[in-house]
Amino acid sequence: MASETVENYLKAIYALATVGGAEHGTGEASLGRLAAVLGVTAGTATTMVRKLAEGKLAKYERYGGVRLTAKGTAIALDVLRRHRLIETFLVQTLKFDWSEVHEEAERLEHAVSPKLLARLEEFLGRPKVDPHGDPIPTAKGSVAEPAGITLAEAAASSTAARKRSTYRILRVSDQNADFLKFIADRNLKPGTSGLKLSADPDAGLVNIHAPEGTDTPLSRDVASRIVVAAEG
Amino acid sequence: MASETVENYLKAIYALATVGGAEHGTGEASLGRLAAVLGVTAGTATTMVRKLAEGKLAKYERYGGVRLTAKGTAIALDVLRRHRLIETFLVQTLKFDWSEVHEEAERLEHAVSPKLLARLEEFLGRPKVDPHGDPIPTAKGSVAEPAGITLAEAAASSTAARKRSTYRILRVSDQNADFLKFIADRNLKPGTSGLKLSADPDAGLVNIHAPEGTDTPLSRDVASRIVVAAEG
DNA sequence: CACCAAAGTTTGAGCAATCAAACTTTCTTT
DNA sequence: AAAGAAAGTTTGATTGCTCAAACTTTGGTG
Repeated sequence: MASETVENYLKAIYALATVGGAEHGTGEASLGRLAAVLGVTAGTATTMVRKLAEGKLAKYERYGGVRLTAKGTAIALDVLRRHRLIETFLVQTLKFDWSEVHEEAERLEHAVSPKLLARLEEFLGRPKVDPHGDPIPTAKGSVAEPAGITLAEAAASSTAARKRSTYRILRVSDQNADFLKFIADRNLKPGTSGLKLSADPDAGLVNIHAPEGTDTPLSRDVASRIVVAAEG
Repeated sequence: MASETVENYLKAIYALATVGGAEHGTGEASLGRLAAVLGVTAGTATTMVRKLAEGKLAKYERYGGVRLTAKGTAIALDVLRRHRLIETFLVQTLKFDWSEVHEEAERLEHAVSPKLLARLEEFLGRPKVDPHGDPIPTAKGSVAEPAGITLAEAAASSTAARKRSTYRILRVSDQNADFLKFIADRNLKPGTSGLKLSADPDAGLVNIHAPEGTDTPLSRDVASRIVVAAEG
C-alpha cells in the first residue's frame, strides 16, 4: 500500500506531467515544480522521488526530471478517481459549492476503500465527469480525456468559423477556490452554453459574450484552463 | 489539531473508561488494556499517555492509570460522533452491511471536516443512534445514553416480571464483524421486538426466544453487550 | 568558452510514533 | 511479610517524512 504521502507525490507528478491533457504533456515533471506544488523543499522532493524510483513507481535520473512508470500511473489515476468521485458526491449529494470541495476531497481520497468507492460510484449514478468537468478515471484505470478545445484556442481560431459558432463550457480545470467562485459568479460553469467568443490578441485577452449580454474578459492564461466545444 | 494517533488514543481511553455506560464505568483506563486495544506495546502507550497529559488532554500518574480531562473527553466524543455518523451513512445510504462498516469508519473519521459532518448529519435526517443502536453525540458534545438494560440483567431479573414481558433490542455494542454477522443471522439486530427471555444461571446462559420460535442461547458475557427494553 | 545563476542534490538533524528489552513498581499469594 | 508474577516504565534504536544549509550540475549569456 502506498502511503498517503506517496499517493500525493504520484498524483502531483501525474498532474505536472500531463498539463494540457494527457497526450499533450511532456510526461515529465521537474523536481522544482513538484516540490513547489507539494509545498516541500527541493531536497525533500529529491529524496522522495528517489524512493519512488526504488519502488518502481517512477523513473528518475539525477538532474533529469521524473516520470511515472505504468505502476505509478495506475496509482495516480486511482487517486484521481477517488478524488473526483468524492468531489462529485460532495456537490451532488451534500450540496457543497464546487469551489469548496477540493480540500475536503484531498483528505478523504486517502481514506476510502475500493469497496466504498464502488458503492459511491453506483450511488452517484456512475458519473463520467466531476463537477469541474474533469473526467473520472474508470476502476480499470482508463481516463476518457474528453473532446473539446481550450477557450484560448477557440478564440484564436479563424474569425469566420468562430463567428458562426456558439460555445458550451465543458470543463474548468483549476482548483483555486477564488477562481472557481469568480467563474461561478459569471455563470461560466460546465454546462453553460450559447457563448460567443472574441479575441484581442494585442492585449492578450479573450472575451466571452454570454447570451444575456454580459461580457467577461479573461487573460489567455486563464482562458487556457477552460475547455469548450463548438455547438450547433 | 489532534493528530490521528492522538484521536485514536483519546477514543480508546474513553471507551475503556466507560465500559458498561458512561455513568457506570470507572472513568479510568489501565495502560495495559489501552495498549492492547490499540495494538501497540505497553511502552508506546506509556509514552503517548504522558504526551496526552502534557497536552492537558488526560490526567496521568505513573503506575496509576489514565483518565480524560474535559478537553480530552470533548475530542473523544467528537471522534465518536464522526464515527457513528459515518457508520450510519455507510449502512443507510451506501447499503453496507452493519458488520463491515467499522473498519471503514475508523479511517474516514479522521478525514471529515466539521462542515462535511454537519451536512452529512442533515442529509441522514439527524439520526439519534447509529446502526448498532449506539447514541450519536451531538455537535455540542453531549451523549444521550439511552435507557434500557443489558440482556444479562433482564434475564436475571425476577422471574415473574420477566415472564410477563417481551423485550425489544435497542443496542448491540460490539464491533467484531463475526459477532455482528452472528447477531444479524439470528435476527437480533436493534429494533427486533417480541422477544422472551429465560436464564440458566448454572450454565451461565441466557436464552432468547424469538416470536417465530427460534431459540438463541448466549453466554452472560455476550448477553451483557446487548441492550434491551421491556415493552408492552 | 568561461562564468554565473538557476535548478537539483546531499548531508546532518529533528519530530512523531513505534518497538524490544532492561528495569521498577505494585499486586497477589502463601 | 517475603517472593514471584503482573503491570507499568525507561532507554536506545528505527522508520517515514521533513527541513536548512552546504554543495554540485546544468544551461544560458556576455
